[in-house]
Amino acid sequence: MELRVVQGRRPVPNTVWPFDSVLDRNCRRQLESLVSVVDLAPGDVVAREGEVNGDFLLVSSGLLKLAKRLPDGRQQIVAFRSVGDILTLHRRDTPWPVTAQSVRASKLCRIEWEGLRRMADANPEIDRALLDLAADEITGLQERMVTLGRKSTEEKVASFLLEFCQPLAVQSNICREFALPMRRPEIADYLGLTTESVCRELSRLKREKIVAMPRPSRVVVLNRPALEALAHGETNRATYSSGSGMQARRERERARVGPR
Amino acid sequence: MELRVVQGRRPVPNTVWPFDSVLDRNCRRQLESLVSVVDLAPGDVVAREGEVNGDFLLVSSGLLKLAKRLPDGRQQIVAFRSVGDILTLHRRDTPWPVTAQSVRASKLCRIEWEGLRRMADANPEIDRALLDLAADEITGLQERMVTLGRKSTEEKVASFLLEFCQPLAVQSNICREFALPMRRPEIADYLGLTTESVCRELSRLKREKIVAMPRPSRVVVLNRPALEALAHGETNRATYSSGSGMQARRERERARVGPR
DNA sequence: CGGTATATTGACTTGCCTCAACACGGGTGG
DNA sequence: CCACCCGTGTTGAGGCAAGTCAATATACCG
Repeated sequence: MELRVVQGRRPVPNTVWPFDSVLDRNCRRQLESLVSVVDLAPGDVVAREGEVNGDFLLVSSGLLKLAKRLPDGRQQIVAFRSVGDILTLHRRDTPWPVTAQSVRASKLCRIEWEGLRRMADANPEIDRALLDLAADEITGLQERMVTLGRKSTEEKVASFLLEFCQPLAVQSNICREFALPMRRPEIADYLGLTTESVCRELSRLKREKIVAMPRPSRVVVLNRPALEALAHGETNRATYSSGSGMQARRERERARVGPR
Repeated sequence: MELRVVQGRRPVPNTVWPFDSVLDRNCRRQLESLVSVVDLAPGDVVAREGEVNGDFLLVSSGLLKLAKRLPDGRQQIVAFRSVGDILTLHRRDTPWPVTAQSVRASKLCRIEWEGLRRMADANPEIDRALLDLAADEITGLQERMVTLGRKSTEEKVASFLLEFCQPLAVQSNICREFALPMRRPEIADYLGLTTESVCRELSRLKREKIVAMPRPSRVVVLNRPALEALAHGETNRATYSSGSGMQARRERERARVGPR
């Protein structure tokens, strides 16, 4: 219940900083001296939607979720964050747009914005790196909008599995088996579905031998091409044949203004 | 059908640049010398999802939409862009994540990334301004995710009306009446709905005297509080009374890690 | 003043949600 | 080592919001 803030001396974990590639050894040292480490237990809230808090936070281990709530309790999980991810980017003088909550035991690195700002003024690469991170974030969110707005339950779940298949794939490059670090309700809130719909869809994927799940939190991808076809909305569901259903509206499109 | 690229000399429109506040007169001049103007007719495509094109584009008039498509033609409109907006931010070496298409006659300002990069190296305020813009973009997209993932049709439409009520409100500060610059199918693709659902909801809002629409593209807000209540999901629909329906799942939440 | 594009409405269908029962698993104490 | 319990996940039955298909009305434009 109380807050466990560990002032960071050396134990700054050997996290992969997003700046690692652009900063020299000296700057890294300097940066690390500004860092304090925060320990989080599952369920801990780091920052709440609407509150103003000008720190820069980086995930060093564990898993966090960023969520927005409606007054009646419905929630949308905007993103999950794990090792090496920046918690959020928003204007410093502006309230947090989302609530950040720890899904399981996690560690954060915290830097006061002032300190980071001072360093960035001396090392313009930092701002450039941040800009690239922001760009990636935007691209990712745009991708997710298609999922939320236009995909069916099965397409959403397939997309989800593929999304969380990748990161852990780094170890075994074929990546057939991996762990889901979150529970069913969180998957549902991430995809704009209910827990039950997620379950049903997972069961169907099992039944159709596209994945196997030796236990609820463990996924084995058996037929990746099929999963990808589903995720990208390739309408292979034999349900509707050609022109009807989920209309493939084709628009007149006038010209293409070439590059240059 | 052919592309109309007007090499910009002086006629660079007196657009409000996002950098206006941070650059001195001299730098502005320099920036403007790098700009060329692109004219767009309704339906023109500026850049297509997946294609690589390293220019920096700024809307100087008109209205554009940024959309992503699924292979069967379903599309999600990720954002609309109008005067003063940057078209998109994404890593320069990376393919466009969305297709940008002109909704009606528009003008763009184009700067080659190389030129902008060079200027930004000399004027770090530029990168900082871009970072702020990116942050705003992220915050906006997060807000839209709630709309797409967790709101009902009526809540989506109400949110939409309020969103497009603001920008044009600058003129009359009470902003009761405004024009919708896009058509029904575009509203639908923006909200993850069908044209028909959008229509039906607008009709309902008219019937309940929350808005009036003297003609399809013109909206008069009659009861703003009611519209806001709907938009923010205040569940005033007398449909379900207390605990049931669209469950207000309440989670145990452990601690709040304070600022500092 | 027609004629076409767009918007609206209606009747019907369906995908996803709701409510509720049931299964599983892993920790605990008898 | 087994019986019980509680949290989580899964499955089933039924309802409703939003989608589909199709007809009609309205706006826009020459």
